[in-house]
Amino acid sequence: MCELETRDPEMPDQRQKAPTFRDQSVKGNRQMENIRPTPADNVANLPLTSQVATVLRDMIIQDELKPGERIRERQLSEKLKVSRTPLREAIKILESEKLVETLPNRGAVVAAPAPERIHELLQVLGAMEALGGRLAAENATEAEISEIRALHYEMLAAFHRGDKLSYFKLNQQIHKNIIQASGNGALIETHAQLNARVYRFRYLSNQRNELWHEAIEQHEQIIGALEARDGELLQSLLTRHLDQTWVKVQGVS
Amino acid sequence: MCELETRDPEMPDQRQKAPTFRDQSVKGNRQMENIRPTPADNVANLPLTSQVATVLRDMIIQDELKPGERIRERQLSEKLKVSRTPLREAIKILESEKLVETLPNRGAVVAAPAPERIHELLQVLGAMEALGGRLAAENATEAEISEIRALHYEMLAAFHRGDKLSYFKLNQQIHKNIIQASGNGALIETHAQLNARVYRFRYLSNQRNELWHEAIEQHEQIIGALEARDGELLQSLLTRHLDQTWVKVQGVS
DNA sequence: GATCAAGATTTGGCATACAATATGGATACG
DNA sequence: CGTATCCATATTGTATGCCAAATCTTGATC
Repeated sequence: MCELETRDPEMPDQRQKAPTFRDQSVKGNRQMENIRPTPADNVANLPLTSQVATVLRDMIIQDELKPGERIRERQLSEKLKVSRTPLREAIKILESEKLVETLPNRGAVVAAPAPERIHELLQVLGAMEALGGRLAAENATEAEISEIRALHYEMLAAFHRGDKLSYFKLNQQIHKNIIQASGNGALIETHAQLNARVYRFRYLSNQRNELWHEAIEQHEQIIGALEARDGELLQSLLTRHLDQTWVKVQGVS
Repeated sequence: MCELETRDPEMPDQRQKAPTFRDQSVKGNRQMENIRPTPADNVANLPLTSQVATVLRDMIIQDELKPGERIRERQLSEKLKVSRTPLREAIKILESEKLVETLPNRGAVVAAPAPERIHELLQVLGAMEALGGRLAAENATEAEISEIRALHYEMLAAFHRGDKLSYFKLNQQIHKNIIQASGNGALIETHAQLNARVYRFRYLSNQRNELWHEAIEQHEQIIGALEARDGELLQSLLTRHLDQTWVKVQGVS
C-alpha cells in the first residue's frame, strides 16, 4: 500500500496549461504593485469545468466538432490540457443542454438532431421570441430600441456588402437584444440555450440561402413594431419570422 | 418528471454494486434459467451519475433539501453510498437545470429563486403552454383528449374530497398531458425542465390557497377548447391560466 | 475590542486504479 | 469463402487518494 510519491517537482509545467491564472492572490500580498488589475479575471478564474464547457460548446456550435462525432475523453482531455474530471463534468453540462448525447458505456457524441427536431426547436424558439417581443414592447428602454435599430442598419450594411458572416451574426444579435430588452431573465436564459441548439443549422442555412431580402423586410417590420411598442403585432411578426426560418433551414441537414 | 409516485423502490439502498453478473455472462449459456427477473434493472443499471441526479432532483423538488441549503459533497456522497465523482457530475447536471447554484470554491447550494424569478419562469412556462395548447388542438389524438378529460374528472373528485395532494398532482398531470399531446418533443423536454424549477412553489401555493374553484373553472374551459380543437382559444386560456398561477404563488416564498 | 495569524474544513482538480463493456481482429468452423 | 466465436485492446464508469487554493474558525496579540 501507500503508493508513495512518484511525484516529481517539475509538475508545474503540467498543470498551468489551460488559460487559468491562479497565482499569487493570497492574503499576505495585499499591496498591488504590478498585479494586473484583474478585470479579465472574472472570465479566467471561473471553475475549470465551466471553462471547458464553454470551449466545448463553442467547438460544437462552430462546427469544429461535427454532429455524430464521438468525444473521446482521454484524447480530448490531452488536447485541452485538462484532466478527465473537469472534462467529464463539462460533458454532463452539455448533455443536459442537449448539445451532446451519451450512450451508456459508449461515451458522448455530438448531438445530431433530426430535421424534425430542428423544426420543433424553432417552434419553441418562436414562442419564446413572441413572448420576448411582447414584453420588450412594454419594457424596452429607448436606448435599447435605438441600439436594435442601429444593429439593423449595420446588418443592412453587411447585406449590401454581401458579407454573409457579419449579416448572420448581426441578425442573431438583434434577436438576442430583443429578448434581452424583455427584461425577463428566465426567458433570456431559455432562449439562449434553445438557440445554441439550432445555431449551427441556422448558420449553415444562412451560408447557402438567397432569401435575404425577405428577412430584411421582416426585420424592418419587426423593428417598426417595437418602436411603436405594438406588442401584439411584434408577437405575431416574430412567430412568423421563425416559421420562415424553418423554411430556410429545411434541407440543410 | 416530478409527478405521481413510483418513486423510491430503487433509491434508498444503493447496493447494486455488481454483486453478480460477472461470471457466466458471455459464454455459450444462452438460456437463463433461474436468474432473478429484475425487470427494474433497466432503471437501476443506468449510469450512476444519472441515478444520483434523479435522486437529488427529487430531493430538491420534494423539499427534502431546502432552498439555500448547502450541499456538502463528502457528506452527501457517504449518505448516498457513492463516491464523489458521480455525485459531482450529478451536481453539474442539476446546476445547468438551475436547481442548484454553485459559488466558486464554496460548492453548491439548492437554488432559492427570488419571487420575481418565479414570475419570470411562469411567464415563460405560460408561453410554452400556449404553444403546446395550439399544437395539441391540431395534433392531439382523440384518445389523448379523452384521457385528459378523464384526468379532469379525477381532479374534480379530489377537489370535492378536499384531497389537496391528489388535486395538485392531477392538475400537474393534466398540463403535462396537454403538452405531450402537442407532439413537439423539444417542447415537452423544455417544459418539463422549467416546470421542475417552479414545482415546489406551486406545490406550496396549492397547500395554502383557496382559489380552487377558479382554477377548476378555467380547466373546464381549457378542456372544452381542446375538445373543440380551438387552438386560438386554448392558447389564450392557458396563458391566462398561468398568469393566475402567479397570483396564487405570490407570497409563498 | 479589533486585527491578524495560524489551523481546520471544504471544494476544485489531478492522477491513478480497476471493473465492465465495447470494438475490432484473429481464429476456428461450417 | 463466409460466418460465428473468442481474445486483445481501448474506452468508459466509478472509486480513491492527494494536493492546492479558498473559506471558515479560532485564538492570540496588540
